[in-house]
Amino acid sequence: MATGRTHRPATRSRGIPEATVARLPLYLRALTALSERSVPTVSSEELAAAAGVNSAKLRKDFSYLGSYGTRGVGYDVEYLVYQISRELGLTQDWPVVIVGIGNLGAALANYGGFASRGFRVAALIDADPAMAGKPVAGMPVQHTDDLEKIIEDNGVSIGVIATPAGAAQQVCERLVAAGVTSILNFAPTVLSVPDGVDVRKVDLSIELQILAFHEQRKAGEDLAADDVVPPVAAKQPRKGPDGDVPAVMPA
Amino acid sequence: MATGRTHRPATRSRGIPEATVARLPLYLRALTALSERSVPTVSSEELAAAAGVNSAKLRKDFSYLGSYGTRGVGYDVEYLVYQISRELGLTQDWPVVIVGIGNLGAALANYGGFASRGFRVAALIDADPAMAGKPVAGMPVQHTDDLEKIIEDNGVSIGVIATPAGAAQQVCERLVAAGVTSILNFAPTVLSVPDGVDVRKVDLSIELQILAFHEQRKAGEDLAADDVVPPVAAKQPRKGPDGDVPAVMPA
DNA sequence: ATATGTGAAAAGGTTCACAGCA
DNA sequence: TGCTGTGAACCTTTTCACATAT
Repeated sequence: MATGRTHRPATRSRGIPEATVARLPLYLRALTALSERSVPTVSSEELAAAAGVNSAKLRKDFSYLGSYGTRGVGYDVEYLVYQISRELGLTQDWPVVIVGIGNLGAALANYGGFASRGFRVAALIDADPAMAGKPVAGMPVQHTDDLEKIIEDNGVSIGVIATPAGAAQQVCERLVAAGVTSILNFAPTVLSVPDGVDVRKVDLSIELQILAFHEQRKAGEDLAADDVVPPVAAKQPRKGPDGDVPAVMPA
Repeated sequence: MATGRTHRPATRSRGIPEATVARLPLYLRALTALSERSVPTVSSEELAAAAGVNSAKLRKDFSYLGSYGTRGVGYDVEYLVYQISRELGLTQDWPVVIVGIGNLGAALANYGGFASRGFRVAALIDADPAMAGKPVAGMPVQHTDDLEKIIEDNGVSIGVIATPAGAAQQVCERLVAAGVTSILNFAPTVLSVPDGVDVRKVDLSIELQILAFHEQRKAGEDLAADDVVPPVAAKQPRKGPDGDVPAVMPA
């Protein structure tokens, strides 16, 4: 298979830092809103506020794209929308398949933001024969048997996995074998893929757990904030459990 | 309202780096799988592979929690499960409300991973009166009018927003006013919240756009990989559009 | 006068490589 | 001997502050 030869660190692309790439969609959304309100120009300060970042970061981000602003004035909204869209590859059409049409898959299929910005749902695929032919979001669900044909016929390079965790790796492998090189994974599993395939994951329970961590800290702070405990003692006592321990001990 | 006084950089908590916190759920999932297979101990190498990270990173992450391993042996699975659970605050029960019971909200309500790990769906809330009383995931949907009462009665501190973008900010404000201090936002909007409230967002279209960026790069590479263009010339020409430009120009 | 664009400093995160302990 | 735990080196990202352009 003709995978691109040149191996590059994948965390960095054409000089645009990954952290910047991850924020471009945010800027684009804010700019699109301004564009719809026919706002002609915007300052880094205003746009940053709308995107929820600080202005220095935004300016630095834009500096990687080029000098698209005007000193003393700001940025031309329409022009920036175009430049960011082009940079993100949204001036072309990306056919996408969604595999796994359960509750979540159906929700994704119905999600409007999909179609609007360069993405087109080319097919909905499910392993359940009872689903085949049923319309979801105005589209007939197709059976997994035809996955390879669907990918090839539609030139799909982006796949969305919304199956149960147990099926995800197998679906992933079939997608990749059929030519998909970018995967958005909603299943709570680590997918392993060959080099050259990008995977991004969206994981509800991970997000909740991160929130719980901070939530717990807030609660603990209220109780222990002004205690006599000095910062250093606040560190977890090493090797010794500081409360009841469940069952097993290290050794 | 009694918000914790001490303002800390929020990006760092009790000495555990944010990047580490974000990976703990991953380790926990891998460990839980091992635990279910009754594997007693695991090396950093094995566990790292299961979690999809490298072993040095994993060891460094664990070093922030304490010295929970045994040199020459590895980590005790059950013990680590407990320690990480405790660190993440999963040894306690977190009641959660989901606001916006459309396709996505229903999918979230039905998501099993919710209940399993410390989280409990306390209520489903929707603004549509026609939804009120309807059972979703074995639970009656309640009306937005009762939002404040539901939050208070159940001691909810974590809210999930799955409404349309237009409603999200308003829902957010009501949640926060009622006492919620952590929000998981699925609506494609930037939420503004007071200090002390954590927001995490899950945004399908942002993830897709990031994938499209890399996908575009892959395609471009195949065409231009061995071109005469030196790396420096591959940078975007500044100030000058390098192709057709849509309509407007900066100035 | 005003707001961009960017070097330089600071902070945060990852990887290396090996000392230290079982 | 084998694997953890961790300083030190390295890389990425953020922030600062100001020169530069309109």
